[in-house]
Amino acid sequence: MDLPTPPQQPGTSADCRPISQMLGRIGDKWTIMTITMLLKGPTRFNQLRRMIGGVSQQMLTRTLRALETDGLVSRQVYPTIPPQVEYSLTDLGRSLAEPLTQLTIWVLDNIEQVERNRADATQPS
Amino acid sequence: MDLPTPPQQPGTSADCRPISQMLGRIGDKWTIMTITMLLKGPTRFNQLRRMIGGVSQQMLTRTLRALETDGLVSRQVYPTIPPQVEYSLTDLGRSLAEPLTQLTIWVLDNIEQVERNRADATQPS
DNA sequence: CGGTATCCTTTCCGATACTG
DNA sequence: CAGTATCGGAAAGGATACCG
Repeated sequence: MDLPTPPQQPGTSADCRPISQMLGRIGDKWTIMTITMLLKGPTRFNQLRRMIGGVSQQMLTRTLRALETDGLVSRQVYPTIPPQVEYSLTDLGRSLAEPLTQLTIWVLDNIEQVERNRADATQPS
Repeated sequence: MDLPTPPQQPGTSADCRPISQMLGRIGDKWTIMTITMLLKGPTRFNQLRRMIGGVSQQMLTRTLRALETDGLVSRQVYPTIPPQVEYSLTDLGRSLAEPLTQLTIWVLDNIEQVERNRADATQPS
Protein backbone atom coordinates (compact mmCIF):
# COMPACT_ATOMS: atom_id res chain seq x y z
CA MET A 1 0.00 0.00 0.00
CA ASP A 2 2.87 2.32 -0.66
CA LEU A 3 2.78 5.16 -3.12
CA PRO A 4 3.80 3.42 -6.33
CA THR A 5 5.93 6.34 -7.56
CA PRO A 6 3.68 9.34 -7.81
CA PRO A 7 3.38 11.57 -10.90
CA GLN A 8 6.87 11.95 -12.28
CA GLN A 9 7.39 13.35 -15.75
CA PRO A 10 9.65 11.30 -17.98
CA GLY A 11 11.29 14.49 -19.20
CA THR A 12 12.56 15.63 -15.81
CA SER A 13 16.06 14.78 -14.67
CA ALA A 14 16.86 12.04 -12.17
CA ASP A 15 14.21 11.65 -9.52
CA CYS A 16 15.59 13.22 -6.38
CA ARG A 17 12.67 12.23 -4.25
CA PRO A 18 14.13 9.17 -2.58
CA ILE A 19 17.00 11.39 -1.53
CA SER A 20 14.65 14.13 -0.39
CA GLN A 21 12.74 11.62 1.65
CA MET A 22 15.86 10.27 3.26
CA LEU A 23 17.05 13.77 4.04
CA GLY A 24 13.69 14.53 5.56
CA ARG A 25 14.17 11.63 7.90
CA ILE A 26 17.70 12.12 9.06
CA GLY A 27 17.46 15.89 8.84
CA ASP A 28 14.75 15.78 11.48
CA LYS A 29 15.90 17.76 14.46
CA TRP A 30 15.19 15.07 17.03
CA THR A 31 17.04 12.56 14.94
CA ILE A 32 20.06 14.79 14.71
CA MET A 33 20.01 15.54 18.41
CA THR A 34 19.55 11.90 19.32
CA ILE A 35 22.41 10.64 17.20
CA THR A 36 24.65 13.41 18.42
CA MET A 37 23.93 12.55 22.03
CA LEU A 38 24.48 8.83 21.44
CA LEU A 39 27.97 9.64 20.22
CA LYS A 40 28.95 9.97 23.87
CA GLY A 41 28.21 6.28 24.32
CA PRO A 42 25.34 3.93 25.19
CA THR A 43 22.60 5.86 26.90
CA ARG A 44 19.39 5.04 28.67
CA PHE A 45 16.02 6.34 27.60
CA ASN A 46 15.30 8.96 30.22
CA GLN A 47 18.91 9.99 30.33
CA LEU A 48 18.72 10.68 26.61
CA ARG A 49 15.48 12.55 27.15
CA ARG A 50 17.09 14.87 29.66
CA MET A 51 20.17 15.38 27.51
CA ILE A 52 18.14 16.44 24.52
CA GLY A 53 15.71 18.60 26.41
CA GLY A 54 12.30 19.67 25.21
CA VAL A 55 11.48 16.37 23.56
CA SER A 56 8.32 14.55 24.55
CA GLN A 57 8.46 10.91 25.53
CA GLN A 58 6.50 9.96 22.45
CA MET A 59 8.73 11.78 20.05
CA LEU A 60 11.83 10.29 21.54
CA THR A 61 10.30 6.83 21.37
CA ARG A 62 9.25 7.34 17.77
CA THR A 63 12.61 8.74 16.82
CA LEU A 64 14.45 5.85 18.41
CA ARG A 65 12.16 3.28 16.78
CA ALA A 66 12.73 4.82 13.38
CA LEU A 67 16.47 4.88 13.92
CA GLU A 68 16.36 1.28 15.02
CA THR A 69 14.34 0.28 11.97
CA ASP A 70 16.83 1.99 9.73
CA GLY A 71 19.70 0.19 11.42
CA LEU A 72 21.32 3.31 12.80
CA VAL A 73 20.72 2.60 16.47
CA SER A 74 20.61 -0.62 18.44
CA ARG A 75 18.52 -1.27 21.50
CA GLN A 76 19.71 -3.40 24.37
CA VAL A 77 17.25 -4.44 27.06
CA TYR A 78 18.42 -5.52 30.49
CA PRO A 79 15.55 -7.41 32.13
CA THR A 80 16.18 -5.96 35.55
CA ILE A 81 13.67 -4.41 37.90
CA PRO A 82 13.08 -1.67 37.12
CA PRO A 83 13.72 -2.38 33.44
CA GLN A 84 16.73 -0.80 31.86
CA VAL A 85 17.15 -0.07 28.19
CA GLU A 86 20.31 1.17 26.56
CA TYR A 87 20.54 2.71 23.14
CA SER A 88 23.73 2.92 21.17
CA LEU A 89 24.87 3.76 17.66
CA THR A 90 25.54 1.01 15.15
CA ASP A 91 28.51 1.35 12.81
CA LEU A 92 26.15 2.81 10.24
CA GLY A 93 24.83 5.25 12.81
CA ARG A 94 28.33 6.32 13.73
CA SER A 95 29.12 6.94 10.09
CA LEU A 96 26.12 9.24 9.89
CA ALA A 97 27.14 11.02 13.04
CA GLU A 98 30.15 12.55 11.34
CA PRO A 99 28.33 14.71 8.80
CA LEU A 100 25.68 15.50 11.40
CA THR A 101 28.32 16.75 13.77
CA GLN A 102 29.68 19.03 11.09
CA LEU A 103 26.20 20.38 10.62
CA THR A 104 25.77 21.00 14.33
CA ILE A 105 29.09 22.79 14.44
CA TRP A 106 27.93 25.04 11.63
CA VAL A 107 24.81 25.86 13.59
CA LEU A 108 26.78 26.69 16.71
CA ASP A 109 29.15 28.88 14.72
CA ASN A 110 26.50 30.72 12.75
CA ILE A 111 23.27 30.76 14.71
CA GLU A 112 23.88 34.27 15.97
CA GLN A 113 24.51 35.63 12.51
CA VAL A 114 21.39 33.97 11.19
CA GLU A 115 19.33 35.38 14.03
CA ARG A 116 20.70 38.83 13.32
CA ASN A 117 19.81 38.47 9.65
CA ARG A 118 16.35 37.35 10.58
CA ALA A 119 15.86 40.30 12.89
CA ASP A 120 17.08 42.70 10.21
CA ALA A 121 14.60 41.27 7.75
CA THR A 122 11.77 41.86 10.21
CA GLN A 123 12.84 45.39 11.10
CA PRO A 124 14.48 46.83 7.98
CA SER A 125 14.20 50.36 9.44
CA MET B 1 4.66 37.76 20.21
CA ASP B 2 7.19 34.99 20.17
CA LEU B 3 7.29 32.14 22.59
CA PRO B 4 9.15 33.76 25.48
CA THR B 5 11.15 30.62 26.36
CA PRO B 6 8.66 27.91 27.17
CA PRO B 7 8.75 25.73 30.30
CA GLN B 8 12.39 24.86 30.93
CA GLN B 9 13.43 23.30 34.19
CA PRO B 10 16.33 25.05 35.93
CA GLY B 11 17.83 21.68 36.79
CA THR B 12 18.25 20.47 33.23
CA SER B 13 21.47 20.97 31.36
CA ALA B 14 22.04 23.64 28.73
CA ASP B 15 18.93 24.40 26.70
CA CYS B 16 19.40 22.75 23.34
CA ARG B 17 16.20 24.09 21.90
CA PRO B 18 17.59 27.02 19.94
CA ILE B 19 19.91 24.54 18.28
CA SER B 20 17.10 22.07 17.73
CA GLN B 21 15.04 24.79 16.16
CA MET B 22 17.83 25.85 13.88
CA LEU B 23 18.46 22.24 12.87
CA GLY B 24 14.77 21.86 12.18
CA ARG B 25 15.02 24.71 9.73
CA ILE B 26 18.13 23.88 7.81
CA GLY B 27 17.56 20.15 8.17
CA ASP B 28 14.36 20.55 6.20
CA LYS B 29 14.61 18.47 3.07
CA TRP B 30 13.62 21.23 0.67
CA THR B 31 16.13 23.54 2.25
CA ILE B 32 18.90 21.00 1.84
CA MET B 33 17.95 20.27 -1.74
CA THR B 34 17.67 23.95 -2.60
CA ILE B 35 21.03 24.92 -1.18
CA THR B 36 22.68 21.93 -2.80
CA MET B 37 21.27 22.87 -6.19
CA LEU B 38 22.28 26.49 -5.82
CA LEU B 39 25.87 25.35 -5.38
CA LYS B 40 25.98 24.93 -9.14
CA GLY B 41 25.54 28.67 -9.51
CA PRO B 42 22.78 31.30 -9.77
CA THR B 43 19.55 29.64 -10.77
CA ARG B 44 16.11 30.76 -11.83
CA PHE B 45 12.95 29.80 -10.03
CA ASN B 46 11.43 27.26 -12.36
CA GLN B 47 14.81 25.89 -13.24
CA LEU B 48 15.36 25.22 -9.55
CA ARG B 49 11.93 23.69 -9.33
CA ARG B 50 12.71 21.21 -12.07
CA MET B 51 16.13 20.40 -10.65
CA ILE B 52 14.71 19.56 -7.24
CA GLY B 53 11.72 17.64 -8.52
CA GLY B 54 8.56 16.90 -6.57
CA VAL B 55 8.44 20.28 -4.87
CA SER B 56 5.33 22.39 -5.16
CA GLN B 57 5.62 26.00 -6.23
CA GLN B 58 4.47 27.13 -2.81
CA MET B 59 7.00 25.11 -0.93
CA LEU B 60 9.83 26.30 -3.10
CA THR B 61 8.72 29.89 -2.66
CA ARG B 62 8.47 29.50 1.10
CA THR B 63 11.80 27.76 1.30
CA LEU B 64 13.51 30.46 -0.72
CA ARG B 65 11.90 33.24 1.31
CA ALA B 66 13.06 31.65 4.53
CA LEU B 67 16.56 31.22 3.19
CA GLU B 68 16.57 34.83 2.06
CA THR B 69 15.37 36.01 5.47
CA ASP B 70 18.13 34.05 7.14
CA GLY B 71 20.71 35.57 4.83
CA LEU B 72 21.67 32.31 3.18
CA VAL B 73 20.35 33.08 -0.27
CA SER B 74 20.10 36.30 -2.25
CA ARG B 75 17.44 37.13 -4.78
CA GLN B 76 18.15 39.13 -7.90
CA VAL B 77 15.25 40.37 -10.01
CA TYR B 78 15.75 41.33 -13.65
CA PRO B 79 12.76 43.46 -14.67
CA THR B 80 12.52 41.97 -18.11
CA ILE B 81 9.45 40.67 -19.86
CA PRO B 82 8.77 38.01 -18.89
CA PRO B 83 10.25 38.65 -15.45
CA GLN B 84 13.38 36.79 -14.52
CA VAL B 85 14.50 36.04 -10.98
CA GLU B 86 17.82 34.52 -10.06
CA TYR B 87 18.68 32.97 -6.73
CA SER B 88 22.20 32.46 -5.51
CA LEU B 89 23.99 31.52 -2.33
CA THR B 90 25.47 34.16 -0.09
CA ASP B 91 28.83 33.54 1.55
CA LEU B 92 26.97 32.31 4.60
CA GLY B 93 24.89 30.02 2.42
CA ARG B 94 27.98 28.62 0.79
CA SER B 95 29.49 27.91 4.17
CA LEU B 96 26.40 25.92 5.08
CA ALA B 97 26.53 24.06 1.79
CA GLU B 98 29.70 22.24 2.82
CA PRO B 99 28.25 20.25 5.72
CA LEU B 100 25.04 19.74 3.79
CA THR B 101 26.96 18.27 0.90
CA GLN B 102 28.64 15.85 3.25
CA LEU B 103 25.23 14.82 4.47
CA THR B 104 23.94 14.31 0.96
CA ILE B 105 26.96 12.20 0.13
CA TRP B 106 26.25 10.04 3.13
CA VAL B 107 22.69 9.56 1.93
CA LEU B 108 23.83 8.58 -1.54
CA ASP B 109 26.36 6.15 -0.11
CA ASN B 110 24.03 4.56 2.40
CA ILE B 111 20.46 4.84 1.19
CA GLU B 112 20.43 1.31 -0.14
CA GLN B 113 21.70 -0.16 3.10
CA VAL B 114 19.11 1.79 5.07
CA GLU B 115 16.34 0.63 2.77
CA ARG B 116 17.47 -2.95 3.19
CA ASN B 117 17.48 -2.55 6.95
CA ARG B 118 14.02 -1.09 6.81
CA ALA B 119 12.73 -3.95 4.70
CA ASP B 120 14.27 -6.49 7.05
CA ALA B 121 12.55 -4.85 9.98
CA THR B 122 9.20 -5.12 8.22
CA GLN B 123 9.67 -8.74 7.13
CA PRO B 124 11.79 -10.38 9.82
CA SER B 125 10.76 -13.86 8.54
C1' DC C 1 7.87 33.70 -15.54
C1' DG C 2 7.46 34.03 -10.95
C1' DG C 3 4.94 34.60 -7.89
C1' DT C 4 0.47 35.34 -4.05
C1' DA C 5 -3.95 33.90 -1.92
C1' DT C 6 -7.02 30.48 -0.54
C1' DC C 7 -8.57 26.11 0.61
C1' DC C 8 -8.19 21.69 2.34
C1' DT C 9 -6.10 17.30 3.51
C1' DT C 10 -2.48 15.03 5.69
C1' DT C 11 0.93 14.59 8.98
C1' DC C 12 3.15 15.94 13.12
C1' DC C 13 3.49 16.00 17.74
C1' DG C 14 2.37 17.15 22.58
C1' DA C 15 -0.65 15.90 26.47
C1' DT C 16 -2.65 12.47 29.00
C1' DA C 17 -3.71 8.04 30.72
C1' DC C 18 -2.40 3.43 31.32
C1' DT C 19 0.99 -0.90 31.55
C1' DG C 20 4.73 -4.45 32.68
C1' DC D 1 11.97 2.94 34.13
C1' DA D 2 10.50 2.57 29.71
C1' DG D 3 7.39 2.27 27.32
C1' DT D 4 2.16 1.90 24.46
C1' DA D 5 -2.53 3.81 23.17
C1' DT D 6 -5.50 7.32 22.14
C1' DC D 7 -6.91 11.91 21.28
C1' DG D 8 -6.96 16.56 19.45
C1' DG D 9 -4.89 20.93 18.06
C1' DA D 10 -1.39 22.83 15.19
C1' DA D 11 1.41 22.92 11.48
C1' DA D 12 3.03 21.27 7.04
C1' DG D 13 2.30 21.08 2.55
C1' DG D 14 -0.23 20.03 -2.01
C1' DA D 15 -3.83 21.78 -5.44
C1' DT D 16 -5.93 25.31 -7.56
C1' DA D 17 -6.95 29.84 -9.09
C1' DC D 18 -5.48 34.21 -10.04
C1' DC D 19 -2.04 38.33 -10.88
C1' DG D 20 1.85 41.66 -12.55
